[in-house]
Amino acid sequence: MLKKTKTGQPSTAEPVLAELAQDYELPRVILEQRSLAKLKSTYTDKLPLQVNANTGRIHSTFQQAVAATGRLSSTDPNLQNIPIRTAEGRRVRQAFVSAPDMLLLAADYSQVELRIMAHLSQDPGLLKAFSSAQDVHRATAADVFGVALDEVTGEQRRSAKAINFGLIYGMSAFGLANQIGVSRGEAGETIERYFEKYPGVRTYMDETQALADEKGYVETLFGRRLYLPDIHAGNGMLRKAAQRTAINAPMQGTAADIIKRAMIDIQNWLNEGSIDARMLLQVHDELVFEVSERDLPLLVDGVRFRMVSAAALDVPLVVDIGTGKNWDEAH
DNA sequence: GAGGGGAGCGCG
DNA sequence: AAAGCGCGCTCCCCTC
Repeated sequence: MLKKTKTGQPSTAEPVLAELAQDYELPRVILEQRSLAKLKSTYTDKLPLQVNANTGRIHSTFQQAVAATGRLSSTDPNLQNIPIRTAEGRRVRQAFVSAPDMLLLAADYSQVELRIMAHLSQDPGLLKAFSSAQDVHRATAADVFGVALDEVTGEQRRSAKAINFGLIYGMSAFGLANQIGVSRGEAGETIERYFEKYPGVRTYMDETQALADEKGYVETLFGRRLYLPDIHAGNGMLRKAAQRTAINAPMQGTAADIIKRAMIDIQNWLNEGSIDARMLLQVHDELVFEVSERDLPLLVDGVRFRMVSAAALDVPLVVDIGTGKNWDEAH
């Protein structure tokens, strides 16, 4: 079946061509050309032109009042979408390097939105999955498919991961089926088993919807609101989109609140002046620093402590830290 | 030549 | 008919 865009043209979007590429040469070549053209036009050609003549560095601008959920956004250039997922793309990331005798440090929150869902829903099974497992997707798979942690197959883990992410976004059985390549019926059954295992999550979703319906807004753990004017729309498509936003915004927004609190705490600490380090970037669940080799151990400990202490949830906050001479190495 | 919208795609 | 949240940038086409 030929996929169409909303204006009626046949879609040549990446997922459509990726499927066609399994059987045909041409879509494969088109996708390869597109991805390389994207890297060249957006990053390789442009970033060198943005280097400031005085500092020799690229200076992005962070917008604080743009994203509806309370995230920051980055422009001129956007440094929150530097490639990382492919080997070719990572070569762009490798071009971001520290000064001589300095290192880059990247500190990432691990699964922060899912941890927030566990806290907000207070579901006992999900809380336990986080307190007991290194790998929450594996733990979810063991629960949903009724097997031991070390018996989880790769496919079961992939399915569980798709569910965990899908829930955060308000995904339907149809969306999950597309994502993991099973029938809509099978996807529906998998979701059903999930909610049997984690009933508190379903209750939380239902209560969030009801609250959005009643008050016309949802809010983060810290009380910042997102109003949803379309929550009562007559147009079902608009209404359903608003309902998905109602599900997602408290989790994405709470994550944004938490990292902002951490950033303020860390900057106040750095301002004391005892550590040779600077906070350079924020990428939603990640902070990037430049630090002298001498002060690296101090920065690792201080950043991790302040990030995990930025909110007291009923699951631990976990931060992964990497370092290197370039931004790719630091991951 | 400027500005807007659609399509597509980079990231979390 | 659509079906998964939040962004910003490039290319292309169109209008003024």
